[in-house]
Amino acid sequence: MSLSLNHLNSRQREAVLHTDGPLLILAGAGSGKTSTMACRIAHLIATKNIAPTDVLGLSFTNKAAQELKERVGKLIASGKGKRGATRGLIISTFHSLCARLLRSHAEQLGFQKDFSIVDRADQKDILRTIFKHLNIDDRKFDHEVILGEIGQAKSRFLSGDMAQAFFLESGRLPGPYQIATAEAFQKYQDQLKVLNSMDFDDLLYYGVKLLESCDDVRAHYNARFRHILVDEYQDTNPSQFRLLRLLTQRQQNICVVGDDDQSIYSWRGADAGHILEFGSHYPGARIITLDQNYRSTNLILEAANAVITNNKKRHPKQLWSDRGQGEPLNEVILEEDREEAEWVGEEILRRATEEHRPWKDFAVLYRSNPQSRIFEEALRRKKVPYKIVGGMSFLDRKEIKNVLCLWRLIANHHDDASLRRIINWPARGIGKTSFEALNEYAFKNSLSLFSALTRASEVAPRVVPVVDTFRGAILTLRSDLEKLPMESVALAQWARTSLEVMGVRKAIEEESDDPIQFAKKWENVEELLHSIGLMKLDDPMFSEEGGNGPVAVIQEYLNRMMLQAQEQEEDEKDKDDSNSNQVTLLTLHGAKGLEYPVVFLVGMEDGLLPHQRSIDEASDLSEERRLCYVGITRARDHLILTRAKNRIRYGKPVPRYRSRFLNEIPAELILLTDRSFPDASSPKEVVAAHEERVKNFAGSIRDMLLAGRKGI
DNA sequence: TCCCGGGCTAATGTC
DNA sequence: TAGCCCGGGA
Repeated sequence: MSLSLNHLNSRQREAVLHTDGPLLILAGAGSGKTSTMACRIAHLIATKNIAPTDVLGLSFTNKAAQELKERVGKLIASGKGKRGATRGLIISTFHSLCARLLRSHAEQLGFQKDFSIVDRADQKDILRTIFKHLNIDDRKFDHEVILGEIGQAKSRFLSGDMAQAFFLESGRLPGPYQIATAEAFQKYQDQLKVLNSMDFDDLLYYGVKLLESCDDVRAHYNARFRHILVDEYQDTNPSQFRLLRLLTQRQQNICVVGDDDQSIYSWRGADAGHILEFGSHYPGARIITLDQNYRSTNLILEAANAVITNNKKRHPKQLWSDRGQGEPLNEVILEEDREEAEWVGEEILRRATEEHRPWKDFAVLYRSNPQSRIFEEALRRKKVPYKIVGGMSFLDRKEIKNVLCLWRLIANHHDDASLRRIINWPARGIGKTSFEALNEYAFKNSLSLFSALTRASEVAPRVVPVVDTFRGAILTLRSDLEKLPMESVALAQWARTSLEVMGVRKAIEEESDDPIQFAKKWENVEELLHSIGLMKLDDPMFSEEGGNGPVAVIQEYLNRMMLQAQEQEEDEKDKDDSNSNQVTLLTLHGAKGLEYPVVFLVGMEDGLLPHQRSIDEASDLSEERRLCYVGITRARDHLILTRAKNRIRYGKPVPRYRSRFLNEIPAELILLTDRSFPDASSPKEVVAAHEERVKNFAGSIRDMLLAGRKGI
């Protein structure tokens, strides 16, 4: 059975059919990159009879990985008429892949296989402990900056003197930061090891280390992954590059797809050099350029092209489309941020009704996460179903985080970050003083907190009984878990019991102000319990050598939660479709690789896009511009750019100005509506509005005023 | 140890 | 505005 390639253009088809040897696809935004990749994978499996387990697809976000996997599933299902033909196909993020490799080989690196993955908040906890012991006043430092720096060093594979030199490099950071980071770095790494934990950068770092140091492991995966595809290659950092080199040692069937205009992760160490020098890294590589855009109308593309040409360092390319001119872009000015959200909500309702669009046609894109909040509120008020991608809002809730920490501690007793969160949740009378004493003792003796609990009699005799009870309960839950049969019901029941035993209900009651709030929080916890019951226990990865069945299931569950990867049930796709008929709210970074018929690009103001920090630091604005470009090119049919004249910050309105990137779009592409003067009868205001428009904009003033009066 | 209230600070992005 | 930390009092 072969797959139909009729819907592809000649270059795309070439990319699909070129299955042997290295291939670089330079794919402009919306050039059918995902369908080409999906088709390539489907072609390998359905036509060339490559086993799904031999193919590896890598991307940066869960959203993109999921999308690709879905597309492949659909192609194969339609071609072969049978479901499940993609079983064993791995399409994941770099981090998930590494977590998976490490889970089975952790011992080779001096970790236990039940290691925890720590998130940003946990990293900060650990850093705080270290600073305390180094007698560094940690309030003088932004932990975000220091952790960012440590992450950079790790993704560049630096350690020891090299890392020190990197931190102390002049100019990049203020002196005190350089010193603090240099001092903390090794201690931070050592501490993670004591805690049997890895941060996100470690997953890549140790993943590479594993493949470099263990010949048999490397040989195994080299033999297994006979075809590797990488999405958004322009965003790979040195660890990811190194990982790919290791995985393609034996064969060179690597296909990378990327676009230098969409490189938006240089702040976290991505190196566009990887895509530029692909030909020299993989001699004989074929290069195919895709520049026909299938997504957007030409007015949208013109706007995108106009913005991105302002970047100096790039491969010139003009996107074109045969989809016709389309409608002009809309720019809508609102008085305040709240009204911006309100208007967007109403506009979505209006278009959904008048244009008969499903909710999933709409996306609201913003530069930074906190912007999502008012849109969330506005949509909720209007009863428009929505989902927030990324934002971590669910996992960030205290009750959710703590419940996960409870399970993390059961899975890995040395996970201090987790223990710290739940030891006195609910209040057990283990206060600051006792805890600090234990903490001190643990750190001095290179012990985890959990190990230190057995020595409570030496440092905090008063709390010995409670500590013993706590420790006993955790140990009992662990051994109960180990004895569990491999059945979802048993696992779900165990999870529920664990909450009862640890008094989680009481803890949540204590911190709820009223029964309604409590009910909401408990509902979130129920959702966790539900999701744990959905784990597929027949997955071969749970029965592999280690054989600690139910424990492995919990670990994998925690893995997924920490890496934000949702389980995608293949057979539930249709059901899921109706489920996901929702308006999508997400950051520009999160939107990379996705498309929507109607896109609202909100907060188009200097200080938001481009972000204030990139303006202040006088760094070049090209990455912000690429971000804007990514945003514009997400839109298929309608692009609505909104901005507020004032934004409430810390309770006070702050005036805002039109984004400089909007000024780069030719005026004739934009239809302007000023909603900040609903009653434009006062001559003074009309003049003021008029003047602002003239200042911002060289286009036809009369047209704009008319548009402003009429509304859209 | 826990609770309360005042004061301080705050928000770039992802896994 | 809201969430967090700190200090004082019970």
